[in-house]
Amino acid sequence: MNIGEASKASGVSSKMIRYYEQIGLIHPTARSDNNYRLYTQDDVHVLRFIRRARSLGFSLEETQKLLALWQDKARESAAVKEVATQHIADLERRIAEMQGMVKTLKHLSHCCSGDGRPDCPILEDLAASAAPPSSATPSNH
Amino acid sequence: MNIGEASKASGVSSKMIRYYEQIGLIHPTARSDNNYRLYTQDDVHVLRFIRRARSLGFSLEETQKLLALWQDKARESAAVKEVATQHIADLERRIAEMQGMVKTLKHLSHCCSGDGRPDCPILEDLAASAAPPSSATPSNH
DNA sequence: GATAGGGCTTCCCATCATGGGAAGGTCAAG
DNA sequence: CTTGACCTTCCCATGATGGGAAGCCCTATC
Repeated sequence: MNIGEASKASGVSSKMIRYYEQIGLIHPTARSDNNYRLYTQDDVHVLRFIRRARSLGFSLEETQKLLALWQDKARESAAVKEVATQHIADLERRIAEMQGMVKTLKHLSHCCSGDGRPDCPILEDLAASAAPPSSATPSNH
Repeated sequence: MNIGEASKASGVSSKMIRYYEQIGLIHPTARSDNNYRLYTQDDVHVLRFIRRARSLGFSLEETQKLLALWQDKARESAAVKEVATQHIADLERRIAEMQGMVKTLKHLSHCCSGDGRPDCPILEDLAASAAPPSSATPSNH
């Protein structure tokens, strides 16, 4: 089948399929006489695998590892679990970071009247930001 | 003060300060005879404001709005709250998305023995991915 | 006065994953 | 034979940031 069909069958856009080939995530496929890429059902399975991995937030690099493990019949499941575990930790770190933002923002937002007056604790917080990262010494006059 | 000093005082890298100027987030500053950018304490305050907004996850575009509101003494706090509220919603959406990933991954990971055997429910899940986005009809045998 | 080092300038490139679009070849249906 | 839907490659854009080169400027040291 051609790339468009493979795209529909896998849920991966044609653009991305070509890109994945370019960066070596998938192998270059055979080409027809007119230079069209040709895909098999197996190729579609690989593309679906990639799509599912992406939907779980794995990077293309991680996806490549998982793909290699999937195709290695002698893999140790520990290796897969390791990739997953690290990804979970990464997600949880990012979630915590964003939750911290939400907490602060909700507090500030709660304190903001949100009416026609200009006074706004949100802006006050942004404007405050007393010290840069971690260097005190407010020196100038 | 020169850009390096402003960078230290604000916690924003020199690279970023120049970039913010380039995209119009901050106004071009005066230059010294030798063409060095010159910053005042007010400029540093603006940079800190930006840094704080960024640390709360606001995009540069949102930051620009907030900056404009901050500098508009006749602003209505409702406008600020609106920006914040939308950002909170966006963060919560992304958090929920990632939490969904974590939930799935933890389940799969929990079911994976993580030893020397090749059997792995994580890979099985990735390989399954029965249907593309929303088109059924598994036709080819 | 010459030189070394550090700061400044601009300009280009890379990231990560994705989409948009142009220019041109190919094919099937009408 | 034309039309339209494919396909090809190539370039550009996103958002925010960093890296680095080439070259100018200033200061301190020899």
